[in-house]
Amino acid sequence: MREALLDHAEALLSQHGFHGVTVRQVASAAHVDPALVHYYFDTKSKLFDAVFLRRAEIVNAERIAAMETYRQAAGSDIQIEGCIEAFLEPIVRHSVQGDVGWKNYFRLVALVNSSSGWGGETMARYFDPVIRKLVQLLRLCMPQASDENLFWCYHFLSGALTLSLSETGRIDRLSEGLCTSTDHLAIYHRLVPFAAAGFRRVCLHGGAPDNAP
Amino acid sequence: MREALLDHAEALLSQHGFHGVTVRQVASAAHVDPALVHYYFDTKSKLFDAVFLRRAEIVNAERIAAMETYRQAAGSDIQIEGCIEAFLEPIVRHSVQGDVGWKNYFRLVALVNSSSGWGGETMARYFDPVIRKLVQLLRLCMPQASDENLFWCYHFLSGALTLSLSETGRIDRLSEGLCTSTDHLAIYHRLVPFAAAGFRRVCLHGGAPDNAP
DNA sequence: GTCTATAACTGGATAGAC
DNA sequence: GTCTATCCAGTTATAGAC
Repeated sequence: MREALLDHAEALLSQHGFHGVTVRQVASAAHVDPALVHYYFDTKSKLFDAVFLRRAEIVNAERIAAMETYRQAAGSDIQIEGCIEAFLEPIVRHSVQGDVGWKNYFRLVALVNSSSGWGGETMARYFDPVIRKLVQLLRLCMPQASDENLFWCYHFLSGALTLSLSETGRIDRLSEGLCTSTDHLAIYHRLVPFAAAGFRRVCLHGGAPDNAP
Repeated sequence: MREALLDHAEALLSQHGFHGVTVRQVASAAHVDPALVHYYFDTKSKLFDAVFLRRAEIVNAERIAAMETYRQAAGSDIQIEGCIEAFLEPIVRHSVQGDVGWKNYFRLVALVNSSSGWGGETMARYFDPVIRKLVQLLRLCMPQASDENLFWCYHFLSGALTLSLSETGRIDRLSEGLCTSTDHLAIYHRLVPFAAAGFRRVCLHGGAPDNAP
């Protein structure tokens, strides 16, 4: 029952945000009484935290493991592409497997990530350790890079990723059906080289074009 | 009065989203009666639309003009960097001038852009013409590029841009003060080369690394 | 654990005085 | 144009029966 409530809360919150969903709606979606929500989670706010935490722990562990595995496999030949792949792979895998729960969760993360009020703090609380690990790994293949450039480039990657995960249907309309918001494999195969090229350009060549004289 | 209401609504909506702000809060912030909000804008929903539309018209016209100017100045030597610069310049200019109204507005746009429910439709309604113009311009310097790749790369640029505009304070914390969310000039000087390199890699080299054999 | 009932409050919206 | 007063639907949350 607790899990079912989390599932429905996750789906609704990811579409309408914290203030756009009522406890009654969550209860109704799970076909239970609203009072049960308070029984299990006390307050609406704690329900939100529970939703956010549940999958964060799982995906964070997977990402840490994927990056560690790559670091050891690559030895001294660490590539930017490999770091970003390891960072993204667990997310994409869950999405591509078609698990609707995971898709809802990633939409929620995307929404929180661009909420200026409490978004920054919430994201930091749950995800900063993983990101520090990525930056640390990227420093290994770009020892010349300044921390400032590394953090900004990560920031751009984060924005590109979270917009993709939010599946707003925007690109579908824009491309008149040529691209599909939910096609996370298409995203993965383009975002890795896109971001890697961006990192390389900004962090290694100081912003000068690759084809500069 | 109408303008004052729009200003306060803009500030509040950009921080808490549509459902996180009440008509009463907007009225209170502007030191007027709640009934006045309904007098001027009829419904809360129409107030939101008015906020969104007000600056969209201005910035869209500026972006169209900037891209047209660049196209004519560049002649047959159109560069990816130049296209992206023209696309971003009006936004960055308003932000850098320190106008708090514009900053609030861009935060609101960022929030809407990653709202899965109505976000996609709302953004499309207001901003698609400008984006089509950018893609059209980019096609001129990358005639080999597939539309699919062009749209996906724009999508990544859009995500990186809107996360930056949302000023969540996330990068400040992450970088321990080295980078500042509100430093839109730092963003501009890095996002242009970052995105240009990404476009070049994905659209021209099909995802293969620049340093590939 | 689950539900009924209800408290205590806040939301958007409107009618009508001035 | 602006404010008072108010309607009423909907909100979180709780006390207590079963």
